[in-house]
Amino acid sequence: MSRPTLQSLAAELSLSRQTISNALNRPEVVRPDTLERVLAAIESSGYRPSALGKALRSQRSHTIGLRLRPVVDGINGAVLDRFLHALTEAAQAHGYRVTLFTADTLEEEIDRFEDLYRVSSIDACALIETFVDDPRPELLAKIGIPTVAFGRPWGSTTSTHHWVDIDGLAGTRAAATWFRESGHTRIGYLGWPAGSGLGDDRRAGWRAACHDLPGADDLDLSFEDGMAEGFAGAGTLLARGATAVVCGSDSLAIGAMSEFRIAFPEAHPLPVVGYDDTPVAAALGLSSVHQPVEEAAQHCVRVLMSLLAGEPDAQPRELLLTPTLVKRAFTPML
Amino acid sequence: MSRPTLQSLAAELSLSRQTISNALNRPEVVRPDTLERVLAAIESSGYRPSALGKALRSQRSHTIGLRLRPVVDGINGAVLDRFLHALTEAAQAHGYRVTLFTADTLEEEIDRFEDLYRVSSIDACALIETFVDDPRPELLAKIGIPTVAFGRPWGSTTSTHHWVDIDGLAGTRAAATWFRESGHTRIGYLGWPAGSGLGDDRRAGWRAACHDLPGADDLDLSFEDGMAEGFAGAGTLLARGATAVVCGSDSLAIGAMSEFRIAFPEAHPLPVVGYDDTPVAAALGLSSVHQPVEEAAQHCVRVLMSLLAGEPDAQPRELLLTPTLVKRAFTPML
DNA sequence: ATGTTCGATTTGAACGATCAAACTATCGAA
DNA sequence: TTCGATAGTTTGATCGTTCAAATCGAACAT
Repeated sequence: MSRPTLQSLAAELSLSRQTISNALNRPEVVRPDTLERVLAAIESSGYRPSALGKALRSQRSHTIGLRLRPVVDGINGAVLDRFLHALTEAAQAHGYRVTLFTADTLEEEIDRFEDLYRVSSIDACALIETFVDDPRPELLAKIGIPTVAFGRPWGSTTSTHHWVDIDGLAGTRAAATWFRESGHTRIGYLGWPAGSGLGDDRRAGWRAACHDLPGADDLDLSFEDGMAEGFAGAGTLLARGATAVVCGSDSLAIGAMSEFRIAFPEAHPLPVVGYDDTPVAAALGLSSVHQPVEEAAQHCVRVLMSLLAGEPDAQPRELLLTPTLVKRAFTPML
Repeated sequence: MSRPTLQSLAAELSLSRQTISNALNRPEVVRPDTLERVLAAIESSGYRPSALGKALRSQRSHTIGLRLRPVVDGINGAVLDRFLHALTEAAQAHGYRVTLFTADTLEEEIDRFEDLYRVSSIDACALIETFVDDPRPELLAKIGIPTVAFGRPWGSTTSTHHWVDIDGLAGTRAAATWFRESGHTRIGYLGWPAGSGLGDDRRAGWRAACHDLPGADDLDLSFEDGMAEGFAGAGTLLARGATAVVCGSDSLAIGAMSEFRIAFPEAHPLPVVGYDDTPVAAALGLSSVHQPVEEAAQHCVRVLMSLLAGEPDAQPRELLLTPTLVKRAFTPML
């Protein structure tokens, strides 16, 4: 009644463990008629080789660890949601699984990673939400855990770990350029306060496209993330004569949108662009910068696979993907 | 250089594996001075018992499997996000981990669960998003996998599996009752079309509180989920004289909110209640029904632990938790 | 007839842990 | 002195797999 094993199958067929094992892993060394007999028995018994046995023998748990962040924001959380899904899917395609854990602090996260690794529960780990001078990649490297980060090393870190990121600068630059090409000359920016890496990068994209426009500096505003903040910021921008606005997040953009729609009721699409292309943005008809998160996740898995195969240079250490601008017709609703 | 094992530690101390093992698991059978010596060695070597070795021996992977749904909606997805986090945390407290997988179809989900279980990758599974006549609990029970569902068995199923759910009826009833007590007599309902279990339950709560009000039936509208739909629905309700509205989701409520705010600019809080208490609702100052998701997740883990301990009746087979109504002052923004 | 070679299969050992049983001193009682 | 009980420790077997080496039988060459 209990699940069949190599041993039990072997006994049933009057063969040895190894022959059964070979039938699955190296069929060419097994005599054809034996092979057929074995495969038939495997089929009918529903035998599946134990992942635990394999793991113990190979010292590979085929598992990638990931710290699940506490839920902060339902809007921007959607990107990490997509990443988690894509990572799971990509890992699955390589016979790997994603295991989650939670941690309250950074130290605890590292400890937990180390512990999971040391007890052979995970083979590798994925980092998300990297920040300025993030010490984690280096700490994990010191421990010796194969690691990949979704998010580049912001700040002055001179680390050499593997990472994938999405070129935020290119995204906001594309948005601002779109507005310029449409004839706008007063294009505002609404983003997070300086110092966040991610936010600075996005702001730099707008600046790259607009720095030569007269009075551009007056149209660069910083706010914490949130719809209310976007609403307020848009008000200021409109008062200063802005006719379009690029935002560092969809939250800000949604807020800005409701101000702009009053100022430019006829505009289609509305001269507001968000960032992340969240489902809410799509629902509201907000143009937004779409991040190729699935590609990023796939690359993360590729990197980890090559690290685990002992070929750290099989994949580029750094990969910067380009986002795309999704132009939407505003859905007149709010 | 490689990680220490019972064997290597034993050799180093001129003791046997078992004594090291006993020092950790049954310290009372080890002579005090030996114990001290062993613990010191464990400490200094940084030995951690291999989860793989333990798992193979005990035939327990200490892992709970969960299918990660494709991201559908950034707003309502937040509830499942919270659940995932809470489940991971609760499992962690019991020495268990949560492993994810993806599947495109229902059949694939079951197959994947079965496979993971058969290869000993998971000990148990958690189901989310149960639907009318959901066959999964029964199928998994037939396979013999310890299972708990977050979501009751909707429809005519007479299943006897373990589940936890949140009393949607109580939530919307509380919302509608709140309006009645505030003097409203024309309270509308905006929810999903009949047939979704979850949606029907929530609608029933409003009905329970309002069925005796004249003309209540005219104020009961069905829409697919979405902000635009909520906006449209609210328009109809206002035209029919509604002065307050209970919604089956925050998406609908956000849409409804922007209509109601024009009709009742002075109302504080705004006479709109959403469902799920998502971060967006909180940011907008939308009153909403808060689900005790963390408690639900904790109960899920408790159930699985008792199932794995062979005590299926240690926990109630069915648990219905009561949500709470969060009353918010509307943030005048949109 | 004897040794060589090769294909097919089996055996032993290992991965790292724990249960169960066996062993070895040490002590007290007969 | 001898036996039994007891505390402390060791050995063997097991969980399910795979690598490496050994074995077996048959075909072939000398």
